[in-house]
Amino acid sequence: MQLGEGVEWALHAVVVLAVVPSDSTLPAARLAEYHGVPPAYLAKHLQALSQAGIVESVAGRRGGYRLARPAAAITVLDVVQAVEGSAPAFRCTEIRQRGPAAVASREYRAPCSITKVMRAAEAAWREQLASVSVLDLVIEVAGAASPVAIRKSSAWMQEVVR
Amino acid sequence: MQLGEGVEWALHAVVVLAVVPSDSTLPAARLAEYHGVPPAYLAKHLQALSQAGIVESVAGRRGGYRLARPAAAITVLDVVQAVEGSAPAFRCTEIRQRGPAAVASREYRAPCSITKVMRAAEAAWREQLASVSVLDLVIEVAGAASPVAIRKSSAWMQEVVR
DNA sequence: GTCCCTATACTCGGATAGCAAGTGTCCGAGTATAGGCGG
DNA sequence: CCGCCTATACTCGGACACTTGCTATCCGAGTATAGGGAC
Repeated sequence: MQLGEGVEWALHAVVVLAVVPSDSTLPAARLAEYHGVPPAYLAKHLQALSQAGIVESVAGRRGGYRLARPAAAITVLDVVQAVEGSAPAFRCTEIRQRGPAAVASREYRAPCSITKVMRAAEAAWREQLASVSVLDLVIEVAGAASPVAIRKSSAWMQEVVR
Repeated sequence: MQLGEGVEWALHAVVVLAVVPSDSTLPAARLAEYHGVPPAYLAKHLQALSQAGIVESVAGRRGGYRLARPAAAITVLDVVQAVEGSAPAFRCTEIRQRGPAAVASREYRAPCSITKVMRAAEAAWREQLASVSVLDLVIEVAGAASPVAIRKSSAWMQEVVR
């Protein structure tokens, strides 16, 4: 099992967007530059966030991205599912209904026990991610970062935000 | 994110092996036949289980696979990690240390907050899977299956177990 | 009748192709801006 | 001086190649067995 690299980028991008004034925008190219990642590919993931209603895009000369909702109303799970999809990681193909020991389909009314366990684990995973908002992340990041790093980031943001 | 199909097969296979008498073995081909899956491919995943010490292989004329430990001492997490690997699903590439706002590496002593959240969620996932043993699965499956299905499976097993 | 030897058939194990999804990139459609022009 | 119009430059959005890892398969190495032969 492996999450796409875009998940990491999207989470960092959302944290940065959370500190952008709500009446301004930040172009995808600036976000990519800030994180040192390929601009075109990050744009692809930002599209996913846009379609999920997490960020909103502003077109035109002074366009860019901004959060569509307050940071406190966006969970980490929202971001992860927007990029990675919301399909379960465990795929049950009902192999218990195949092979020589299979019986009529109507006999399998109870859900597959194995699937139940896997689904429960995924639910716990999602619950953890849903318990943390983007605002929580911003507070956490700001608290853990060194003063010099915060100063440098602020200076950069003053530079690019319009 | 998506788990490999082999995880499902391995879990079902382990459940079947759990009801095989401990002095007998079940060849991979029979397991594949029971579940209606490609024999060669299932064998590949059984190798992974073997290397992880979950099942043990017996070579030769009357060889096959059997559990290497009591079913109660094997967790679902053991099986999943044996097949899928134990690497974290979320990959942190430390992109916070890149780009124009980066500072000296020694300033990033605190772990990445985003990574912490993702790791915590994965820990919850693993905890759930570790709380269920293969024996639990067997009991659950046996309790949920219809009587006719159990009879048919037992008959098949009497046939193939040697 | 018993023991040993050999040939056999069956098992696992790793090395080998094919394919789908993630990765990475590009160019076109659309829009707010900025400057110039006319009134 | 003010308002309008047009050209521009910049933005997002979706369509297009490429690489990695999952899917699927095969054949070779090794071993316990079963049968036959010798004692």
